[in-house]
Amino acid sequence: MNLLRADLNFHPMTTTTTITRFAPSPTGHLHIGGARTALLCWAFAKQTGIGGGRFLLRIEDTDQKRSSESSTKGILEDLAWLGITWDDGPELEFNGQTIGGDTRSVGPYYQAQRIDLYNDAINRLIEEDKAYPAFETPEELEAKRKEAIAAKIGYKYDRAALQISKEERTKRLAAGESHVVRFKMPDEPITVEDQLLGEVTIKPEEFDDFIIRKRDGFPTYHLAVTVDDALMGVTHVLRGQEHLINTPRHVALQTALGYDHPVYAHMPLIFNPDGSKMSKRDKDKAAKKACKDAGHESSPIEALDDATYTEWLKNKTRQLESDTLIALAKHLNIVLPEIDVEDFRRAGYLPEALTNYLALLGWNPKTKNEDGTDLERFDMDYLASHFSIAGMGKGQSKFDRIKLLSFNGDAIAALTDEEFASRWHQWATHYDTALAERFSQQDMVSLAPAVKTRCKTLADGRGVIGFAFIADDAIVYDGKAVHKALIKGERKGLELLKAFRDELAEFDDFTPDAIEAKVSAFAESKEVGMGKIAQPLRVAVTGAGVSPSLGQTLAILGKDAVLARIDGCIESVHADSGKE
RNA sequence: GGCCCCAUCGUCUAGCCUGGUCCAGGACACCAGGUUUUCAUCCUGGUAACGCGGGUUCAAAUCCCGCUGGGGUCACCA
Repeated sequence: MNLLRADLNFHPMTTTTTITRFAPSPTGHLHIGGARTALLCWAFAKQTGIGGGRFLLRIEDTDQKRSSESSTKGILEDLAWLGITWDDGPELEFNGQTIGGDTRSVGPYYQAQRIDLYNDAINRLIEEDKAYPAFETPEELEAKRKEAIAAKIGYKYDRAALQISKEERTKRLAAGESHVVRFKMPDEPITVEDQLLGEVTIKPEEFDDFIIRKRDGFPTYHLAVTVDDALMGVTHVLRGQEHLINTPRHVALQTALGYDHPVYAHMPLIFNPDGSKMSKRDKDKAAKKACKDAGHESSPIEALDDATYTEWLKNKTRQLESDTLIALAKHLNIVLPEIDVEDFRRAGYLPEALTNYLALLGWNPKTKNEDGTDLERFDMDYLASHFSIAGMGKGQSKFDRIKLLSFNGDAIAALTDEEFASRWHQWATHYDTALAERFSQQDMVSLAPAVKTRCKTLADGRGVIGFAFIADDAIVYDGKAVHKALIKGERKGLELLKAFRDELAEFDDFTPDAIEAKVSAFAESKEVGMGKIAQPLRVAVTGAGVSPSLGQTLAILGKDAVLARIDGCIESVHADSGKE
């Protein structure tokens, strides 16, 4: 009964299901901005009443030169990884689950496979005198455009093709002369009723007769998107504000073709903290700067030859391949700015933290927590049931990685040890094979308590337990820490360490709790504070005064390594004293 | 440059529609203190904003206008 009432409240007038769509062009990785658009489209569809609407995924591959199958695959996987699943669209097997499909029979979902549908629409427009062929070459148009710019007037297509007589046009078409098809843009203002920005009216002089079919026979974006949205039953279009100026074109096309108009909402864009666009070039720039700062005259990695390297360093616009940049970053031990979803995956972000942050960047639930603070942390279910356009901001925003890092650190800390180990190991299998080989998933369960609160990303995890990767005889001792813990105060620390080493040799229960208890008992027996023995031990086995809790640190290393390291440390202190 | 969109702490934002409860609330960051064998976590406290100028009004962060600033767009890319 309640369900029925709620449903009626949400849909007082209509029985139509809300259908939103995300329509990327497969010309590269999934950009973080695209992921945000997809997320909000998904959320909008899901929150619409009981049972939710549908979220559709369509691949806009009408640019034959730039589209690739591998890009499509990457985009699909990145979306699935984020938990943004589509109801209609290309099928994808992900973690044993099938996403997508064509249950409504409105596919195919690749525009390159829908050329006939576009041509039907284009031919109809031509027959109805709403579109016409034009024969100018791109070069001719470019020349006219330059003239217009030189004269400081806005360029508009001059409709020269409309001056051609019907006979001549028929003749040239019959002769197979290559041409484009242009849409006769109506000579009246067009108002877009944007759900976020309100009414936006654009005057007719801002538009010209834009091309709807290219010379290569493929439709342009404007035509394809209009036809597909109508045929696929899309009811709501949420997209970036860069499309606002395109919308009147689409509205005009919809009218000309007799389609319904979807509801529009254009959302603000996101930028880097310095206000620049988040572009993949940022990664190249960061790597270039790091190489220069490090003073590398020649290529520091094998995968890159010296000639290319020096040319790249000199040439500001020259960019390296993604894989090469990653290798460089690894070698230089720097983190490249994350731009694509794939970058965030590699950097060890959790999808739930990323989607939470992304949703909050531009949308606000406007809800208080019980303690009076604003609700900021929520999951995909919450988003799906509470998202609304009314909660969206109109202003552009800057992507703050520090805040994202905080979200991610909290998300990691909230994981159970088992869940953390599973995620961490899976991540390591992809992005840090040495780590995955050194520690099994089971090992990682016991590592979890030490690592979870000390890392903001899964990639950070390695740093926390870095001491375990060093050979027992290759530890670099931090002079200051050694002095403070072992030598200062008449070598009391060193003596305690020696005494404890002997006790430890007889001790076999190398679990964190047992070790803690052992150290504590030892401190008591010697009538000193915990720190008096803990710090010398810590320095001896890790080389530094900072590490996870002592029990965890020793347990990770194991008895043999701990004894070997203590011996090594004592020896090195003696050797140093000899020099003095 | 034309056209279009936008404007609250360093950053993301709440408040703005329906003026007074706002000497503007929260989060992240930052600073100080506490807990802890170190670090991290955690806890407590603090610094910090209505871009500017005009109106309207008893009263403006909230309404109107102008300016400034930021952004988008002007392809046979999408």
